[in-house]
Amino acid sequence: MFGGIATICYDFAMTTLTKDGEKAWVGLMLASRAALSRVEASLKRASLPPLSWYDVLLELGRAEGGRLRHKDLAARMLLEKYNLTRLIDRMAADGAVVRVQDEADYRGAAIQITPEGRALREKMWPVYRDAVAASFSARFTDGELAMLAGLLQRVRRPNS
Amino acid sequence: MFGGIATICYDFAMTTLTKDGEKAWVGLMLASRAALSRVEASLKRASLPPLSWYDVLLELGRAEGGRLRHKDLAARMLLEKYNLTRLIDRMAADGAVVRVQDEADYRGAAIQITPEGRALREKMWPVYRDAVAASFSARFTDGELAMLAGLLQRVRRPNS
DNA sequence: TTATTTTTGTTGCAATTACAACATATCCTC
DNA sequence: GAGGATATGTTGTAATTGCAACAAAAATAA
Repeated sequence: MFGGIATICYDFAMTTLTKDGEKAWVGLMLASRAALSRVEASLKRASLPPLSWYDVLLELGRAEGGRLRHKDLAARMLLEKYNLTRLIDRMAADGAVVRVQDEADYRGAAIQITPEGRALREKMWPVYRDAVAASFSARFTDGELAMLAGLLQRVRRPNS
Repeated sequence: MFGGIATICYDFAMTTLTKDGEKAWVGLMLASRAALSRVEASLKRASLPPLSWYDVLLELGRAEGGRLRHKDLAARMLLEKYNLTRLIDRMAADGAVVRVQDEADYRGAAIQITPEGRALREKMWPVYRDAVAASFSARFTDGELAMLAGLLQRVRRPNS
């Protein structure tokens, strides 16, 4: 009985987009586009590789042994597999990462950060940090940032 | 005196990225990527054009006379001018918009939505609406959406 | 007026991203 | 363990995006 009513309400909510919902959506799209383009521009001005390189280096640097399987890295970055393949191609050509055989699963190589990759990340960090601060985080209080982080995290998970 | 102190504090804030600041930043990047890819996938499943078409049709439809100057449209969408040129090329080839001479300024044509463009927007609307709801707005309360809209708007303006 | 600078928009070309098809390895069922 | 299904990655090709150079109109200055 209540199950039926709840389902009806849920379905109704799923297909309704309120004014605030649309404003928040547009806000998300424009905010991410604006901030991303400014941060990318900062990196470029400093003759550094794009943000996606930083993301890869950060995830690998944090991971056990400085390496991750292709699919795990793709999942953390929410990147399509074929795009990651080519991103890793470029980074490997630069020496920032290497592909290494995963002894436990011969389907694909794991990706390993190199000492050069770690050095690159450290070189990128201050530029990245200042750019994110100027383009994004300096516009909020700590409380607002914590709230944003909490709210935005909900968008990550796949549709039910 | 106070001016000096204020400036120092401000500069300090500008170049600091707290843990919450970084979490919120990563949240913004991943949230927009996840939601955008799901909404694009929905449009594609329905054999409809990409989200950027909807944005153009919406802005033009709202504008006085259904037309906007290239630069004004680019500014509202936070799109680079050369990307807009080619987006409009594609939409004009499809008949959704036309370029019309702006009598007041012969440098560039304004862009005008056509009746076909309005019809296309109406056809896209329910798919767009449901996709945004399922991928984004249904995960929040109305109050949260209003708060998100307000906060995210701050990211839009250029760095000072 | 004429020259110079700024604004607005397009285009050639290179880099990146998207999609579909493919290849190979692992898993699962019988 | 044989056969089919699933998981993991790569690659060919097309579409899109980014960048720098260019073209033309308008604004500004001399």
